[in-house]
Amino acid sequence: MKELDPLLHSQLRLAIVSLLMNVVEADFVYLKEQTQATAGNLSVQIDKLREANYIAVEKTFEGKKPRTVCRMTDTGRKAFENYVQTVKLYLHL
Amino acid sequence: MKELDPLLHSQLRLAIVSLLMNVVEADFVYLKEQTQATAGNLSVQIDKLREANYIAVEKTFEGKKPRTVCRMTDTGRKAFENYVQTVKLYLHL
DNA sequence: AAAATTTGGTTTATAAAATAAACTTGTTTA
DNA sequence: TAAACAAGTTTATTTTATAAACCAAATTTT
Repeated sequence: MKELDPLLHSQLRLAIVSLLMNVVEADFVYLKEQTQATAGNLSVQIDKLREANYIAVEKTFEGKKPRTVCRMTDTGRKAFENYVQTVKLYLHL
Repeated sequence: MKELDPLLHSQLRLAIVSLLMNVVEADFVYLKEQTQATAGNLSVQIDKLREANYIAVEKTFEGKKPRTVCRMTDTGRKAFENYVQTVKLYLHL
């Protein structure tokens, strides 16, 4: 049985990537609202995805407020597609 | 975002259930071969699924050898179907 | 205007999970 | 009859996920 990419096979990281696959980019606050994760957990999981180069993270300022913007990389997109194909085998789809 | 049943959202437990959904029953040795898991890990994960009543486990003897046979319960089947529906949302399927 | 609160995070500590190593019990086999 | 094997289980270790505590800057309250 093909293994499920452990980086994506995690509740929260999969949610993050699932959301990012829908849009060009999304910021920390949006991801936090959508996933209902705590800020700490979200911060950690974003960082893991960034370390693996699955997502790109840009820290900017919106006026005076910091803004952390995330978007999928090509590597991340491929990894997600691969994950989808693999999990479909597990689910008999 | 709907949460992914943590009991099923685990590489090995999902593999076990995925295999069991294909067949009437399967024994420990077969599951071990198919999943390539270590016996210890498999034993632990089978037990978690049994505790949740997702699978039924029967320990018999085949001649002189012990044989541990697993099969899905109705509860387990429903949980799996529910998991499939949820994960499809994450995967945009 | 000082104090308290909020915003947008990060870092560190704790809890839970997955995995593997070691062990058990009975069975062949050399 | 001692060594190796089969089928597991139990326990220990590592990894992962999660939450709690913290921080800096801006905003609001008194």
